[in-house]
Amino acid sequence: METEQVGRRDEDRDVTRVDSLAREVFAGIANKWALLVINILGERTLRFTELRAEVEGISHKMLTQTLRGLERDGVVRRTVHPTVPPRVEYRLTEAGQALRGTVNGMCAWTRRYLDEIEGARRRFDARRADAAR
Amino acid sequence: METEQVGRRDEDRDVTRVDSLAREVFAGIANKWALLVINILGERTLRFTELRAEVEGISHKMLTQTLRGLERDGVVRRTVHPTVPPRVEYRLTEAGQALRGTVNGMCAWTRRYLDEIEGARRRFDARRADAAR
DNA sequence: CGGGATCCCGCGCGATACTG
DNA sequence: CAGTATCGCGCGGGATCCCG
Repeated sequence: METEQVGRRDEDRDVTRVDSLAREVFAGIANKWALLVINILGERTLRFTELRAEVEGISHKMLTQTLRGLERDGVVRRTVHPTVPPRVEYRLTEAGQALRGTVNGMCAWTRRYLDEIEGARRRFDARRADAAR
Repeated sequence: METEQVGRRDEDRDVTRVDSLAREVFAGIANKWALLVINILGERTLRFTELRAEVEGISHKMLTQTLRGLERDGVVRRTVHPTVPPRVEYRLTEAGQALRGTVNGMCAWTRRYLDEIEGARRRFDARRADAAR
């Protein structure tokens, strides 16, 4: 899992290039809130408020917004139980599940390199600090 | 590669939770410009201007900013050739290489589900449109 | 409880100009 | 060519209020 060799294929470029829909979709998930939400919903189905508690620091508005986006793209399924008070549950769709690996990869990477990164930052900041002297 | 089963481990939560450094780092790469740049530099080493041409739509300022961030976190290595005019090359570090798999995963996912997503969007928008009636 | 709508502030980001 | 700095505006996003 560590250093998997990846053969780039030409079509990979489509995402980064002209295809505007692909770019839009990519941008929609390549954002921290979306990824964090996917990461959490990967574990289990959650209600809005529960989810909000899990994703530390997200505002009410950003969560709804993120969820709408993911729902619209068919990554998340929203289920409303018509009770009172209402009970709304969010879970990953099939497509959403397919993203778990990727998202987990990013989390794993962060953990794996955290110390190195901390060091890299210190060195970088130090260099700049005395360059600014 | 498609639907890799991933066992969640408890530590995965660290990234999404209290550890502020991890969160910061995660947020740094979980953004579309950073991921696009990593994706492109995964292919080959590039100069600033070349890179700018590859990442369609990125502004001069955003590119520098993104590159500084990645350099600071030790994801990208910046090499200055003291010629005139200056030649500056960017390439992935070891840590950066380790991200390629993940980033490619996101690209692959986008391609793989693009049609489904397009359909999901149409249905979603249609539902809202007549709900708004 | 879930989530729309509105208001408004702050800063993200683009444009432009200047240095080495 | 690569990069920093400055300015200015536009909109992202938080706070708040209301509704089913």
